[in-house]
Amino acid sequence: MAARSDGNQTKQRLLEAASEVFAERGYQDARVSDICKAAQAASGAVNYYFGSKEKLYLEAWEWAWREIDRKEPMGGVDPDAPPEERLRSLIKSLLHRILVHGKKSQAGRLLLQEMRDPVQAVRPLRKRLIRPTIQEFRRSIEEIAGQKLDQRAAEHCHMSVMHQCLAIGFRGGHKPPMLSGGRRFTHAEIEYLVDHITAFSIGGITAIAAAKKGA
Amino acid sequence: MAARSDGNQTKQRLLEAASEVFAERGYQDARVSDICKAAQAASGAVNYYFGSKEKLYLEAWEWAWREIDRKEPMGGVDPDAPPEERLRSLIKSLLHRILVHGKKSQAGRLLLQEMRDPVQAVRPLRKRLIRPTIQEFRRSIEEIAGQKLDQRAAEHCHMSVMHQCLAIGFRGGHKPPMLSGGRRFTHAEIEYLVDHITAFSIGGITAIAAAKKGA
Amino acid sequence: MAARSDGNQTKQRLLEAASEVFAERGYQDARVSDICKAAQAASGAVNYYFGSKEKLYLEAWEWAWREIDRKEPMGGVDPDAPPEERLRSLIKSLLHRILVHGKKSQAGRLLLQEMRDPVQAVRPLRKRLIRPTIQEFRRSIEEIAGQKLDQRAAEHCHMSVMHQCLAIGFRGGHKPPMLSGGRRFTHAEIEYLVDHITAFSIGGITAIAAAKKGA
Amino acid sequence: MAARSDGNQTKQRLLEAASEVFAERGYQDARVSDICKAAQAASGAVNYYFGSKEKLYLEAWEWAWREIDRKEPMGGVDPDAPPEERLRSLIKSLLHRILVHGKKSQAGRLLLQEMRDPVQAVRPLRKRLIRPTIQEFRRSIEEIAGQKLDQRAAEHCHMSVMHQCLAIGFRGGHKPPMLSGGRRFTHAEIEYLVDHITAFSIGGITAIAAAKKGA
DNA sequence: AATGAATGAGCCTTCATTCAT
DNA sequence: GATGAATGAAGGCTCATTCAT
Repeated sequence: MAARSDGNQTKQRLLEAASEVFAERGYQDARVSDICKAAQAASGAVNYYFGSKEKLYLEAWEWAWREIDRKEPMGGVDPDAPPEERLRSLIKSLLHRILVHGKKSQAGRLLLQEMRDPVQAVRPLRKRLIRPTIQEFRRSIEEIAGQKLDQRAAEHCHMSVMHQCLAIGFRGGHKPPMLSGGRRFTHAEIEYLVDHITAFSIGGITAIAAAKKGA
Repeated sequence: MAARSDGNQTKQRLLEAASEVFAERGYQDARVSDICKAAQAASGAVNYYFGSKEKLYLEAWEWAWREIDRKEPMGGVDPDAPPEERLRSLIKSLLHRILVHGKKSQAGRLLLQEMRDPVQAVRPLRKRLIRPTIQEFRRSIEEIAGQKLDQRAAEHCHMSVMHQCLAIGFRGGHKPPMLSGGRRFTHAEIEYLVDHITAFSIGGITAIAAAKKGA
Repeated sequence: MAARSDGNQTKQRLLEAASEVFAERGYQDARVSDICKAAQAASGAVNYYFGSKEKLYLEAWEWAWREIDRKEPMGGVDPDAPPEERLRSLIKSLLHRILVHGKKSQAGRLLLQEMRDPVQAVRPLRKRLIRPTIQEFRRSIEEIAGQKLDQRAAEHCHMSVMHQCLAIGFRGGHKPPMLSGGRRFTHAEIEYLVDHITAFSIGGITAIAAAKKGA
Repeated sequence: MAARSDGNQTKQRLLEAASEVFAERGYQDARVSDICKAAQAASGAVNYYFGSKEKLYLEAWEWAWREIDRKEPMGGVDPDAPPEERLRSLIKSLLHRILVHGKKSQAGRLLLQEMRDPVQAVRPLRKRLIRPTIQEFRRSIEEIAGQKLDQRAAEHCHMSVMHQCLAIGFRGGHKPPMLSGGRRFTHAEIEYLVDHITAFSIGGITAIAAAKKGA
């Protein structure tokens, strides 16, 4: 396996710098010049290697997700574990991807930024990358509900769980924050959030399932 | 119909156009020139009447909330009704403010945009305008839980409820949409969402309360 | 003598306000809106009464000089007094017109502003208004020199005297100042300046005259 | 001759064009677009290279003074020459810097513009650049007076000398001119001015000194 | 192959002037 | 006659993109 050529090294540095800058500031607020500076590359490098800011964004997305999925796959528990435990694990992974700062959270923060400020072109890519995670969530939710949920109800339960996680990101410091002041979360706080959202969601799913049964 | 000099008509048109454009695109992406065009005003009109884009934003915020609070106050149920019913009513109001397109939802959509991309100067105004709503939510949540919740748990339950509502807004078409394709919601769909979030949340709150009791 | 009509009263107030604002800020930096506000007039009043900012400037110039020449004519000493005394008196008048703040110095400050930022259209007017003063200066200078000065030398002596006075205005606070910090001058300081410039100038004139004689 | 990418040629052209335009029109009246046009650069070039109009102004100041001090230092006479001769030399240098048109007078004309319309940010720079010249003037004046002058009198003599020089600049064509029609001065005229101001000033200083002695 | 100097469309803002009333 | 609401040309600044080297 030969070492990458100098050219591709620069391209790689741009990719990493872009992931970080885009994750931190979002697509619009990210400056191409900042990315180049962070990557110690020439100011024309982005266009030379990627064609445009937007195409760089796409590649940064794909790269960041490949990295995180390689290093820290979602969930990571025994597929035979009880669904409540699997759900907790998924929530924990998601919150970590979103709330912890650093390279490990670029993918999650990119996802949040995409909620803030969607770039049309990244949509197909995003859907493809998130689908497995979504399916894991769906499976555990349906098992918790005991199969009693119809398609629509399951979708909405999934939504309720996901949104509890994702919306926290907007309080966590991506851009000047909204309610709680944008502080970054400690691991203890995240742990508490995991417990809370898990318990709340299981309660919610169960209630929905019970109502459907009753209906 | 006079073209000129008939009161501050242009100022009012600017305020309404600004509310809509800011609600639709957010502060950053809103173009002063677009607002002027929508208000059929000259390019310098915003500065002439409001001094700056930011000051216009503040006034648009205040105006939009005054309008909605006048026309469709939040909740609007008997304070002695059971908390579950009051919670449902609050969720319904919030979702309507966020998801229905048109003048009736400018305030809610401005709030969503503020989550996306906060403008520092609007913070005090925003806090003041939302506080009553927040307190209503908290009260109904605590009553549902039966006073068994500590401060922290109550806060997190409140968060879980609010986030289920607010995050939907990001699916609803503010900016090219994220997950469900940015379609606008029908009234029937909103009704379903109200039911779902209410039931899910009551289940969640109850579960959290039960866990606390058991602990 | 009937009281002026309302219209002319407004015109008069505009004239006075314009004199002050132009004297304080100069032509360019003066805002038509500020003048109207100071005169408690409508924003279109300047154009209505005077046609344009520039025409108002011309009328303000003329008015301010008519006022000062009526209230405090230059020099004001016995034409038969010794030329040194007359020169001192002229210098004193000029410095007062330039350095003292208030209505009495609007004409002088307008002159300074005209040095800073000349408006072409005011040139003929300015020349006509200043000519008498210039001639007074010239006469006393030539008498001090004892008629020995040729045309050119007399002109330059006059220039030396005038410039010592006028240039001080630039240190005196019209616009953020240059050297001494733009402080306003006390009467004692002005008195000192009068003495200094008079003595210095008489010395200068005498020296020039002596040189010419020797040549 | 390359059109692009051959060093910071455009930056240098902007600096030179800016020096000339600022010297000719002053800070306020200078248009960034005019500077760019004069430098054959794009409209955004000033911001690209200097960050803002004001920063460009600062750099133009520094550059113009460095240039003139390199090419034609002030005074340039034997420090042991008689003070009258040194004063003459200083006056000559100053007038040349102010009155001669072309690159050699940009620094002096910038100084004049700064008297007309000071830019706060340039003050420290200006003070630093002028101080040596001021001290040279003061030294020769005090020697001519024969040490008999107190601090205050010396200051005022210095002022009288400087103002005779500087105020001429306002007649010399910086902005549509004031008294003498803004004509540009020939070398012969400047020579005459040097002689006149020198003789007049020596006469003035001597007279002041004599008066102090008598007192 | 790679650079970075240079570009220019587009944004917000200012303010003298206009004109319907 | 007089008002003041409304205009619009022009200014400085930002930043993704281009292209000669």
